[in-house]
Amino acid sequence: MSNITIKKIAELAGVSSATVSRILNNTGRYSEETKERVLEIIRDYNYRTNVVAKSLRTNKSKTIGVIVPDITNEFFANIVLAIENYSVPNGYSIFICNTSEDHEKEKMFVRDLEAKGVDGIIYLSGNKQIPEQTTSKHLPTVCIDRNPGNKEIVVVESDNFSGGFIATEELIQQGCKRIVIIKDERDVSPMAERYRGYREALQKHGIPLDENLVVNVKVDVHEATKAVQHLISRGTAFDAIFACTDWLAIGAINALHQHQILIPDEVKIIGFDNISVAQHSYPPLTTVEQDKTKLGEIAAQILLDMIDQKKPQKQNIVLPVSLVKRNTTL
Amino acid sequence: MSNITIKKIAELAGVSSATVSRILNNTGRYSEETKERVLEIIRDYNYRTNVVAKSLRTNKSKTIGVIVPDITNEFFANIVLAIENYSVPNGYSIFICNTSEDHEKEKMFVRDLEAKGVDGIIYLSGNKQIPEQTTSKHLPTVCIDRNPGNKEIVVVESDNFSGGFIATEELIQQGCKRIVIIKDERDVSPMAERYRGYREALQKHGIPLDENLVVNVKVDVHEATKAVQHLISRGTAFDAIFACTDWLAIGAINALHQHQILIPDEVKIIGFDNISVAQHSYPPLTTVEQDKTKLGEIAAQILLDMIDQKKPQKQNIVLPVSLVKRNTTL
DNA sequence: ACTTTTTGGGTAATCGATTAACCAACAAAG
DNA sequence: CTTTGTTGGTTAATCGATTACCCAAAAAGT
Repeated sequence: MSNITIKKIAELAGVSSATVSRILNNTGRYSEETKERVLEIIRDYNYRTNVVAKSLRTNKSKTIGVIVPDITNEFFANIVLAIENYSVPNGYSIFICNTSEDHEKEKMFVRDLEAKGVDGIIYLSGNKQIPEQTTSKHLPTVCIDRNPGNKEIVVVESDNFSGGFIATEELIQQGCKRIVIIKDERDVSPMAERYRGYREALQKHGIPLDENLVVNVKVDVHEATKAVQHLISRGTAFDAIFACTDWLAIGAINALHQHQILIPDEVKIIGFDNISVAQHSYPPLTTVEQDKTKLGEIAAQILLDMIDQKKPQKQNIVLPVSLVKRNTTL
Repeated sequence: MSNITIKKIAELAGVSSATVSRILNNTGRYSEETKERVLEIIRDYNYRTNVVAKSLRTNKSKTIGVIVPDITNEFFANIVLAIENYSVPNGYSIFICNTSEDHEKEKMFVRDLEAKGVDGIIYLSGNKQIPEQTTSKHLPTVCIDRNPGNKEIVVVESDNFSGGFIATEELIQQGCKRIVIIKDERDVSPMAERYRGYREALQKHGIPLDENLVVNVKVDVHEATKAVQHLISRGTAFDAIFACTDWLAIGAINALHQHQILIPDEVKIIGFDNISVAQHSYPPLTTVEQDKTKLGEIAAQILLDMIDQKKPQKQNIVLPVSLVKRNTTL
């Protein structure tokens, strides 16, 4: 049951393995005649080229690594899917690396990927800074949704600032004056930008920033619930919540339900991401839509281009966001 | 910037590459002395073994492929995560293959994986029958949550029959008599078993099966919504819904909300899977919990054992399920 | 008719590891 | 003093491709 090698095919066709290789790769010269003969034998014997051997020789594995904080989060899963949908038709396979936001794991994965000979890496890192040990010096790398501040790395991200701005402005226009923002306690770039958008919108409409209304949490539904409960029990007045993540919004909604606070009558809510929970929560959540498919697709496209050295695509990409209105606002 | 090879390390240490290899793999004989020397040089030069070359020689890639219908579905994502969490510490990387339930894609992935030299495959296939072209003849394979009826393949699954049974019985015990079941129109094994559990529970309690109450849909939230709307507009009376998936349950809830039908007062609902939407829907969804982590973990464990030929683990695994009561029932 | 070019394809080195086969040196045993 | 074993290695083949270099035969040019 030993596998059919290129050498055996060559033998069967009465040519050298070099010729077979040339035919398979459309390189070098050969007659149409031998090509047909060889291809037929290849079909007959169901020959498949051994990608491992090919990789060793060519130093290209047609494989990329995707490093992701939490594949279980629909937002990331959507991006991974988009990356896959672009990469697979182009002949690439993808290694999935789930870091659970663990820096050590992340470093380990990078070394692993490097050792396994991937051609490039896409980061959806939870880290502010991409670790020095990153493969970036050796391998093409692109970051999604996280700006590591490293000039060398191409970044694809949503226009988080605008997202924060339009969400906040929408709430203001609906008459809200005391708008809570719930955001990641870590100072990662997307959150920082959304927060900036929030502040700018307040300022534009002459609403002073109230520090009591900005709550920092670990990004997790229950943390959001607790935070809002705390806000309520502390007696802090508010008439709207801008949650920097749909899941945080869901957590907030839970807390409001518990206190019988009516949404959107008493408190309006806007989330961020537009993942499917937003659509099916109660009430359905108004949220800022990120184009997850495009995020992944473009990142993959750029990476593959870098790998093929088509063009030194160095400029960063910022994708527009949009507000999708549902029932947690008017 | 050429990479450091084992040969260079050997040269630097004044030994042959064979010795270095033996030291790295803890095989054969060498003195403690040379070991120290070699290891130091390896550290100094930050040598990493070229896994591709190793794979070529040993015909083991320390890589497995996971074929999944939809990584975007939290249920599958949870399983993938569990597989990863077991595999990575054991030195394996995982290729993710998203089929979108497409049979052709599935076949293609199998060929791809085979060509890339994976050591084994885990299927979370949407297919009833695993395609003949599967790698199963050549590669260790295990199936999760889908029984392909192929005796050769190890299957890890939940006790779907019991799940269907306890869900239905719970509804009956809460006084429901006209229980709708919403299930996959395709006759895949987990659904068939849940349906069997449903029927058995009805029978046990002397409730006749009403064909009007069994609705088959494409597994999708909106399909469930439409189906329930249709049921209502058709005037079919019912006092409970057993949805074979949490997402289907969410869809059903949406339809009930639209018709101002009170949950659980007028209609009780139980879902299946216990993914996070179930926890955060309104009302929070009573559902049958599948142990997604264990599902993935055990599958990975069995696969790796098969790869290492530790034991010809041929028996199938059926994991228990449990009812988690929330607010769509009493 | 003789040179030059093109066509078709072979030879063998190479990628970076692993490993079977072999061997020198020294120790222990008889 | 020879035999046998053990220790600590070395050499070279091998895994399955790709590819630089070479070459014979045919075609084209002059």
